[in-house]
Amino acid sequence: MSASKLKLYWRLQLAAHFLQKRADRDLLESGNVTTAQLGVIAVIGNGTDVTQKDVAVALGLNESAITAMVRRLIGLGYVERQKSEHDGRAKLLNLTDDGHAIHQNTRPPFKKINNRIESVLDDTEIENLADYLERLTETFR
Amino acid sequence: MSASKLKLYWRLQLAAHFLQKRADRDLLESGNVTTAQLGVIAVIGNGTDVTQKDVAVALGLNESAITAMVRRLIGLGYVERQKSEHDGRAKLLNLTDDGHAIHQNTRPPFKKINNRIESVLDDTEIENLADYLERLTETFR
DNA sequence: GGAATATACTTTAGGAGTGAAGTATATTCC
DNA sequence: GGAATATACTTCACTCCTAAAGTATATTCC
Repeated sequence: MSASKLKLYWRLQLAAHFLQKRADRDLLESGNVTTAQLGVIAVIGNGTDVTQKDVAVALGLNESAITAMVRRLIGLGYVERQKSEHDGRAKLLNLTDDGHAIHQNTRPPFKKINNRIESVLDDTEIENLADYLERLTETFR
Repeated sequence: MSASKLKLYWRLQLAAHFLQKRADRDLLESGNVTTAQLGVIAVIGNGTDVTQKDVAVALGLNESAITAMVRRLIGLGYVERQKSEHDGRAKLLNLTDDGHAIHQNTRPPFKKINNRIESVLDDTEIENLADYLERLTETFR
């Protein structure tokens, strides 16, 4: 009852959309990268021997989306790809120097976003929200 | 601090993405329509003299997105478009009979989604979540 | 060891969004 | 009333995602 009355699905989509729009604008201003690209860069940068499959699972995306994404990131010069020696099907992903720079350097735009979040939600509320979202993600994963 | 430590931005995007994926699959199974299309249909069906601009504002989208969306909905036979008499620039949108049927009929798939939400969040938590999302949307709109 | 199955990736066709630039109609302001 | 500005929509080039079908390499199971 409650979830439908409050149109929770639509509220979630709307909030996510507005945040993404703002973050993408901020990011494209201060560097040639989008939030989606940054997500992939973070997964590669924070792991070792990361395959495309790994990225797909971490971000909840189709493998075909990663194929296209990696192609763009290679074109931008942020990522390199090489065949795995252990598994002839898999392709290992690594950041280039430029990719590492992006990975380290793109805190400021997100700081703005986070400040804005913290201006409308206090610490407890942020913790609650993170918890709720985590539970939703687990259920629908 | 808190928002960035908890990676709130990414959690929000991930949860929204998984819910959308599930809802789209459910919807396409039980009828030839997507969640995005249903959003537009709802805005048109719940209002009077609705223009494309109205839809764009309601859903937080670019007007160019609505141009393409409406073209698809007309192709599917769910929406009609006519020039406004008061304003030669504007175009008024209306649902066809099929469109109305969709608008009324597509509760069951969403019921499944909502049941699932209610299986991991109790009433108070759902109310809190709706409130948090509302505040985020207001700030980033 | 070889057939059947599973996995990692690619390709294709299409839906859904962005921002920038363009067209046509309204509105505002002397 | 006419020039300047604003608004509603479209077009274009692009990113980003899905699902389905295809290729190539691993793995499993007799």
